[in-house]
Amino acid sequence: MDGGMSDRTRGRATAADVARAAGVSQSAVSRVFQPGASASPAMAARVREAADALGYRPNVLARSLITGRSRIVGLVVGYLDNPFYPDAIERLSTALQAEGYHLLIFTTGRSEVDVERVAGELLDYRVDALIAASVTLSGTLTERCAALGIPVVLFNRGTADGSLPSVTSDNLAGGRKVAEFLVRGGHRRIAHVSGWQGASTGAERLEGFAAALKARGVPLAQVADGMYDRDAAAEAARQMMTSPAPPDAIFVGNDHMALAVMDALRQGMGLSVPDDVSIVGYDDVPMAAWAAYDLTTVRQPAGRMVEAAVSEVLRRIERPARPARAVRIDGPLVVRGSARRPEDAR
Amino acid sequence: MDGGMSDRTRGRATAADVARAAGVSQSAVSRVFQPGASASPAMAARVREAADALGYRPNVLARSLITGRSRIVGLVVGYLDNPFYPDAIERLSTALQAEGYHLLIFTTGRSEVDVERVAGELLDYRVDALIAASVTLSGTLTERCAALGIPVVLFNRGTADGSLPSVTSDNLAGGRKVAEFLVRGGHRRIAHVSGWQGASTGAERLEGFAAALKARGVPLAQVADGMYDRDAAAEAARQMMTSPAPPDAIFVGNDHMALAVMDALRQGMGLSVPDDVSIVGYDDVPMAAWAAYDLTTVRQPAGRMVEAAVSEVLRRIERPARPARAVRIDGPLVVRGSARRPEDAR
DNA sequence: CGGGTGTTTGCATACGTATGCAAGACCGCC
DNA sequence: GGCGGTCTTGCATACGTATGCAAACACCCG
Repeated sequence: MDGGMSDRTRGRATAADVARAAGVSQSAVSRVFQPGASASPAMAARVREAADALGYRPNVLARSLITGRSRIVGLVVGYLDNPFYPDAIERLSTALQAEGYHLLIFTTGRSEVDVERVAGELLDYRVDALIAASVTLSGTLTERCAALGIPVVLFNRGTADGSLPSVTSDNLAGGRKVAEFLVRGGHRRIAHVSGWQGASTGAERLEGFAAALKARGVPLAQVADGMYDRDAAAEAARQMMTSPAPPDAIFVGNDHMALAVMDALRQGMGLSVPDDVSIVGYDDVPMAAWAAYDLTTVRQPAGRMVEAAVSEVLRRIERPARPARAVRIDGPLVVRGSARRPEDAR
Repeated sequence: MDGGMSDRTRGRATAADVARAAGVSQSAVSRVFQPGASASPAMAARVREAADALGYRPNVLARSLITGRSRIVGLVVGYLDNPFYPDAIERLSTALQAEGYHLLIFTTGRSEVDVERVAGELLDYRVDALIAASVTLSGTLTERCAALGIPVVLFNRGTADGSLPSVTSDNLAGGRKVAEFLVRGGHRRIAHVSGWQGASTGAERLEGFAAALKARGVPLAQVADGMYDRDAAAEAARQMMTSPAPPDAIFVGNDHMALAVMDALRQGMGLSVPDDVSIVGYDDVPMAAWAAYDLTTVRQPAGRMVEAAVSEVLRRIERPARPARAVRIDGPLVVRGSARRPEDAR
């Protein structure tokens, strides 16, 4: 019942315990586990031996108290229904682990109250940095953290004024690629079910798409905001296809919505994709490659985006004052079967 | 450039700062922010005012040093390709946040080295508890943590010996439900592409399924281990359908694989579901309801599973010695269009 | 052998909070 | 007014680590 140790500390050896066992001072133990510090090989060996015997590992929390760094990165995330995120989060976590950091998750709804609460909690844990991967996240939170000196990196989301560092795919170029592909494929009544226009991704994809169509002299026949929501996107597509002049191609603002659109058109309206209408998405989530959909889409290279985000995070932890920059990573158009292809693309 | 404050502590008021501003002692400040402690209304008011003015919030890390509790729950997770997990993680995080805890993510591959590393990191952060949601996670890690007094709760995964608390759906009952449904639907050549047999979920679903078939006097025609992998499952189903006596129904060990099987059979082999073969899955992930699949499946009630897991975690943080118990949550068979229905089920 | 240089090590203190203890304040009651 | 009791509050210390400083030490060269 009562072994002399508190319930909470049971089994955890401290640096002092190791020091006693090895016959050195606590500082010596600390220095052995501190990469940059000076310690003679002889002492280091004795300390390590004692540490192994006792199962000692430095307490990260105590360390963070003195160093001022928690080695924790906050990940603020909204709804995970878009399958692009699970993959990205897994990669982010793995990449950060390799650098000795870990992700602490903060989920937030759409309300301002939530944002305030999350902001407070982030500060409570003294996160070293913050990755915002939620499109629904209000700018208030990121601004507050930035003001308090916590480095913020936006993932798959940009700012209008470029005041915060961000990592996105090149949404403008992506939109252009889709436009050019559809025009070259002979489509002339082209519509767009856009991503949420309150998010930079949605706005930029539309902007690039519309600009390239204009340059080619093809009108953008119809546009509707799909709000990154499956139901909203499906409904928008249905309305487009029942309009007097239905489109022969629809560019949908992300794959998550595009799959819903395909379902609605094929199962709900009996239309054929791509014979009746071509569909193109954005993201290249795993499901886009599945046989049931075989969706033509613009790839967001999750691996390279994560790489860029992690390196930006680490850099800003080192020197928080460095100027913000927006990293845009180019991704290819992945041609599959959901859209009619240009002649020259075989 | 040099405001007199260190880079790391900039902007963060401490309890001592608040105490000075309010003209009280640091202990008083601490007590005001400690629920159980005694403080006069008058002092509490003065302290809160000063705290608000300075933007003070208690440092969770420093607090954890003295209380021995970090209010961090480790989440060990393998591959997130199964879409059941993102939803569950989001719910877990939200539910824990409501209780003042947060999830720290640890990703692990399949190697033993990884497991050792992760075990160490978990201890480094002094997590209050550990939720293991990865099927691929070796038992070594959970045992080590349990031995060190860190409460472990298995999520969607059980132990053979019941030594650790776990929350799963009732996989035995689920398997039985599928068997009865298929038999009542008139199927007679019934096959199973199972979940990974190294995992309790995979083994139990098979066990319940096989037992119920036997009780009904229907043989289990073919079984293959799908390893919870899309490609392996698709290949197994293809082989079954090209065998001399192809099945008229396949129960697939989870939805993730079932969708792959449907793709392989329909797109790859030109078969019709459910006319040529009925398909039933397990989990009821969001995609199962999508029109392109319309998959009949057993629902794992993520909401109630998360609820149970969180309450079990909290309970075991309070009293780590309480006996382990396996919570099994029953979920309904969700009848959709991917399997022929019994007459009496309209 | 002395002095200078560079390394190793211990001592002391700091990080920000919680809490046992005892002193003080306050109250009610005989 | 005195006494016992409850509340409130400050003092001191503890949690586990990192690090500046100075003492101790080793080593090299003249």
